[in-house]
Amino acid sequence: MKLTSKGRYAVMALVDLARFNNINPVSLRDISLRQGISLDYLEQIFSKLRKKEIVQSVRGTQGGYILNKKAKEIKLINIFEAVDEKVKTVQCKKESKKGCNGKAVKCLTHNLWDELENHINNFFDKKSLEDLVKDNSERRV
Amino acid sequence: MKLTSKGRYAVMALVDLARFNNINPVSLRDISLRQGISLDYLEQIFSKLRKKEIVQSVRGTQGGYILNKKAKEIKLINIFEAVDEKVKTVQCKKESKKGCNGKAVKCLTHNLWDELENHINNFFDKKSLEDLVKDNSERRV
DNA sequence: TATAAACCCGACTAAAATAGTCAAGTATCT
DNA sequence: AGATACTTGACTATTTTAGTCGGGTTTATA
Ligand code: FES
Ligand code: FES
Repeated sequence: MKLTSKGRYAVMALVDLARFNNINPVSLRDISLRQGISLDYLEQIFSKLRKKEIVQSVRGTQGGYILNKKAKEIKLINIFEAVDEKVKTVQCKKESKKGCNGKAVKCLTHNLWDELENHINNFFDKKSLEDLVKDNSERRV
Repeated sequence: MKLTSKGRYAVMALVDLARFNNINPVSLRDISLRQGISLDYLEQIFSKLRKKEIVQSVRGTQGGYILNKKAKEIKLINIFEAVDEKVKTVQCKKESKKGCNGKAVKCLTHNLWDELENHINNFFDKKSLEDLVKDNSERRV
C-alpha cells in the first residue's frame, strides 16, 4: 500500500501554492524549483486540478495558478480525486454482487477491505488545505 | 493507494485456514481451490508466513499448514509485515533528518503522510484474525 | 517399498503501473 | 517582438506486480 508521487506532488504543490496565494498567481516554475518537482510533471498534474476546478489558471507573463476555492473548502479527498489517486482496496467491483475471483458471493475479506477503504477516506475527508498550511507555519515558530 | 494481491491473498488464505483450523492441517491446494488463488503464488506467500512464524507447516501426505499462534494474537499488521505488504506514504527515509527531494529539511507534507501512515497502521493493529473469522460467521447467520 | 500428496526453493517473465520526458503549441504582459 | 507561462498529447524508461516454472524433499499409506 503506497502513496504515489502524483498524489504526493499534487498535495505538496497545492500547499506551496496556498502559502503564497495572497493576490498573485504562482507559477509552476517556482513550485518546481521550491519543491524539487519536475516542471513537466507538474503541468500534467495542474491540468487535472484545473479541470476539477481546484485551481484557476492565469496565462501569460506573470501568470500561474491560484486557488479556485478557499483553502478551507479544499479537502485532501478532492485533490486526490482530481488527480486520480484513488484508494482502492477491494478487488471486485463494488456495485456488482459478485465477488472477486468471479464467484457469486463476496469473498471472505471483502467487508474488511471495504472498512479499510472507509477508514482511509475518512482521513482524507477531514484534512483541508487550510489545515496543512497552518500545521506548517506553526512548525516554523 | 492500493492494496496489492499479495496482501489481500495472504489475509484471505489465513482466514480460510483459521476457519478449518481445528486439528488437521489445511493444504494449500484446498485453499487455492476454495479461494481461487494460484497454488504457486500461495506457496510463495506461505513460505514468508512460515518464516515469520505465523503458520507452521506439516509436510508429507495429509500435510498442510496450521496456525502457529491463537487467531486472537495474529493481527493484520503481523500478516502484512510477514509478506512485505508495508504501508509506505513518505518518500524520504524516516530515520534521516533530510527531506525527500534531497533537501536538508523535511518537506511541507512530510508530517501529513506520517500521520496517514499511523492512521492506516492503527487499523491493522486492531484487527485480529479472530475478528475476521467471527465477522464472517456472523454474516452467514 | 513404491507412490502420491504436499511442502520447499529459486529463478524467470509477462503485463501493468508509475514517473516521468518531449515536442509543439497558445495566451499575455512589457 | 520577445519572454514568460500555461496547454495538450504522445511517447518511453523503469519499476512493481502477479504470477509461472522446474526442480527438489518429506512423509503417510497402500
Ligand atoms: S474483494 Fe470484494 S469480493 Fe473479494
Ligand atoms: S516525505 Fe518526508 S520529507 Fe518529504
